[in-house]
Amino acid sequence: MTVKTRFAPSPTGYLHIGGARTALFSWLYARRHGGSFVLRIEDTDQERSTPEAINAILDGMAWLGLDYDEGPFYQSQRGERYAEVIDQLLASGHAYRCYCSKERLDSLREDQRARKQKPGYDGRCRDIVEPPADAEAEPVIRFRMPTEGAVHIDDRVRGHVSFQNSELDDLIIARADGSPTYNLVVVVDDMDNGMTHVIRGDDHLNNTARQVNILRALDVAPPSYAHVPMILDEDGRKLSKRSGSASVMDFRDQGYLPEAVVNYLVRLGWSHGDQEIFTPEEMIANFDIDAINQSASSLNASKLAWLNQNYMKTLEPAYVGEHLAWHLRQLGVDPDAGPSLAALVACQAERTKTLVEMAHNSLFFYRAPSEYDDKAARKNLKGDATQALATVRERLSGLDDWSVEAIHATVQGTAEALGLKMGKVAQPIRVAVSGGAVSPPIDSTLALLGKETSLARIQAAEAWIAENLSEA
RNA sequence: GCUCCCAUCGUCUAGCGGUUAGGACGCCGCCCUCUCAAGGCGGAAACAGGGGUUCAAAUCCCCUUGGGAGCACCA
Repeated sequence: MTVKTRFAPSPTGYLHIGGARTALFSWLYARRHGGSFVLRIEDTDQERSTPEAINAILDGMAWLGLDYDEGPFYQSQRGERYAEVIDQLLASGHAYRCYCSKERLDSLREDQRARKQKPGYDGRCRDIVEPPADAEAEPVIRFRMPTEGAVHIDDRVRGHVSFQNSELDDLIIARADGSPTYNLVVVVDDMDNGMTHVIRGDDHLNNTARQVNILRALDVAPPSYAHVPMILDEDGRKLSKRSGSASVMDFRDQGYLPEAVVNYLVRLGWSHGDQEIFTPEEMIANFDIDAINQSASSLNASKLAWLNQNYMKTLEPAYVGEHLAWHLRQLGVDPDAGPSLAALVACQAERTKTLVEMAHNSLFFYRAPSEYDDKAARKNLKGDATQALATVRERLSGLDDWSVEAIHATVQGTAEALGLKMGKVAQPIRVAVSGGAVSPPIDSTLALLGKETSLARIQAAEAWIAENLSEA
């Protein structure tokens, strides 16, 4: 049997990070077994399903690089099929019309809670033949849940889980307006699409028994289920949109590479021995549902950051440069008006954790510092730096070969000639060209900056020193 | 309240009856060094508690505690 998995998000306006991991697991499992991965949009709730909300899901998937073999399918377009199944269930006696009003249902639940019982439908319309005389509204349709026996599920990550049917009430499968509800729709779609493996969040574990019973009524064998645990935030709490990292796009905005996010996600709840870094091929080759953890896991930003830096260092610099360009534009910088992005990435990657940080720390390559960092200037742009700056500038200006090696030799030669330590020459230059005390190695920095710009900024620093001395 | 699920360093995890309880992130120290990093080396850090089963339990069973999910004409 060919493996078929699906990811079935409801369009909430963004791709949730937990959903993204579920999608990744499903995708990996399908890829691993040469199967098919399906994307299905659960948009039966008309009000929430806007085109924007749907696009947010699609964009998130694309950003992560999760492609699908079939779909996207939209449940909103399958109304006829659902109606057909509902009729079938009605005809076979597995479903019935319920005329109870919402008011009655609400007070029923209230009473049950007051009596410390589990709220649920009491089955009043379960066996009636004719609509009650006092029926006010259009009826809903309920599934006739078995009252005896149990449902046993062999969950691929939870193991054996069972539910007594007596715990299950008769759920509504069609609203008064005839539209189908979630539990019915999921069952029909998974059945029609021929899903072999349903990998989903464990918030659905409780629904599974109901769905299996519906499948039984339809005389269809249930798929293999795998309920993966939730992802919690750094404090071990439920992820909320307000935490700023519930959406995968939040991670993009925070400067993470999709490769890092994917690698981070795959190791959250899944492991393969001690391996931390996985290429996509390695993930596919080694992914296994049986190695998924049973307990919830918390997001940890510093580990993600470490992975991100790892990918910034090891991925093709030109590729990372494309992502950096996006962030530079966010800062109002034209990425084409500076050094080669690949070269920039090559020397910034090992000193920044995120693309946002990289972009910020690279701003001086695009515009001269508007002012010097106070502390850095006080320490390095003092009177005694004038000679060092003037000397290197003069020597650098004579350089025909503006290469890292030549610049390095020149700066070092200047230090030696002046009897100074390397730092006494390099640091003033660094502050002069970058405005602060931190930058890539001074030779690389100047090489990236270009000869003209470098010399001009050094000269400007000399002038600044002279001005500050005269004022003092 | 009822039903279901979960529990190893701060975090992600390895472990699937016998280990000095391993790795990774982070943290601390040392080395390297023109800054910041990166890198190398070293270190601190965990089996929630209590009962069983067994020659032997982090591993199996039960209870407690603590988390989480579900109980909609939402998905």
